[in-house]
Amino acid sequence: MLDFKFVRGNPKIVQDALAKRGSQISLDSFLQLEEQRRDKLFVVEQMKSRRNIVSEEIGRLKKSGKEAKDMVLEMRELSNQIKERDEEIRSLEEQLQSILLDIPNIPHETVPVGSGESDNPTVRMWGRPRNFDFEPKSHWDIGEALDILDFERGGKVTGTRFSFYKGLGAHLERSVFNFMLDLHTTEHGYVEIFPPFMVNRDSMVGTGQLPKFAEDMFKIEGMEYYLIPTAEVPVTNLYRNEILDGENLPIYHCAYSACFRAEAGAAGRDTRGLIRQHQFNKVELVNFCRPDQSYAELEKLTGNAERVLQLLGLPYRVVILCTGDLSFSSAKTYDIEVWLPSSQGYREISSCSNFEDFQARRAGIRFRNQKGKVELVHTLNGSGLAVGRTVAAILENYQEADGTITIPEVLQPYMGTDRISLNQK
RNA sequence: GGAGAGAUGGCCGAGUUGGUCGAAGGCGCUCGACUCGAAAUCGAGUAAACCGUGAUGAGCGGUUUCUAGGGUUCGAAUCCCUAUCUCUCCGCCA
Repeated sequence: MLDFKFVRGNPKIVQDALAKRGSQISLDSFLQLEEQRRDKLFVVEQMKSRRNIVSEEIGRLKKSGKEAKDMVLEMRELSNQIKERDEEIRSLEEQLQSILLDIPNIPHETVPVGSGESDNPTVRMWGRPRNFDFEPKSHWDIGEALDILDFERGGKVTGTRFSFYKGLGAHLERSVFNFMLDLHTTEHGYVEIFPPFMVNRDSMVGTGQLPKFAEDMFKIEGMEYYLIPTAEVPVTNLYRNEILDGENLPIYHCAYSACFRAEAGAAGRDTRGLIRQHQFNKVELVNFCRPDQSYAELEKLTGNAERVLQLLGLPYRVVILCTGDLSFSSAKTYDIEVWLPSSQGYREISSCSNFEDFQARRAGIRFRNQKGKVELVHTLNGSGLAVGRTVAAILENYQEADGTITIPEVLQPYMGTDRISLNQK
């Protein structure tokens, strides 16, 4: 959410910035409603001030045994008027709030202007795709051939976009996220969180999933609980409506969670394999910091996510999302894309964003600065990494001509083996 | 799921015959005194949001907030209703 006063004072800047994203938003009605609100608020506050004064006077009179009938009658009338006006103001505020909640964040000045994915510049590349002396198979073919992934039964037991991992496949999945958590907690200084996988509505609004993107979420029937689409939601909301001590910033949290996404707009895309499931595992990195730190922290956080791929020996590239591809809440985002041999292309495996104060304002996450003043924190997060996609990348990049999978060295202690082959326990 | 108790400021904790209560007291924190310095002691200060004024600063004036939302009343932390959460006992369960 953008700042009320900033939007009010700088409608032109806001509109121009949003146009770069491809959002045509008119602020006229917002500005009108806001002016009405302030006028009414001013009047009603004066009325309340009078009511307070007179009510006090009535109390004093009654105490000294005198009557105050006229005053009581006058105040009864005044109170009714106040009630009406409060109601009007409340309605105006609701309208303003709902407009503001639907306005995306303003892109940072370093974000390149562009209209979509094809305009995202590559920032850097790491590793070199391997040359196969055989035709590399897709991870779903590998997984089924080795009997470690079962998509068909996933469909039977639950439905499309659900799957089973089996044997060393299941073991590989948990090895991967344990490795990630260990790396981030021991080498990168993150404090691990194990969050609830369901959150209430306020939390979803706090990080920006609601109200705008309700159709992407799974909601529990009959309750205001939602399955989390990412650990970002519970972990960022950990400090919702709190004032943190500025001395403790930045706060670094990492969290494993299952993630649930309805994938409403993705019909027909990535229907095979682990790339786009309704339920997947992810290790998330979350950072709360002072405004002056956040862009340096974004670089650091992105580097922490990259480190996972480097240690796994998986080639990747980092792109910066242009204004047209930037997500709703983000001011600046780097995507990390891993090399997938079966599609001869790079595929998103992490998205690292600085939200500046956009989420903090929605969620009321603040800190006390050195002068003792309260300020909004900046929030950042990034995948560190998406586990299913990492497994897919390992299967594809480390497949051998004989159909087995070599386990990357850093995972061997977790796996207890250096290879996955058919019928291996 | 059944029965009961409770939710007050950064924390603990008064306040429940409605009135001057943003709220006693303690702790914590900040500043000052004492001290070579520290501890102890003493003194002062110590919530947030919004509106107006002002430079979107300081200050000043106002409004709101005692879990949240409604209600009663001239006036509610105090009375009523609802929700949420916490605790105790019983039941159930991993």
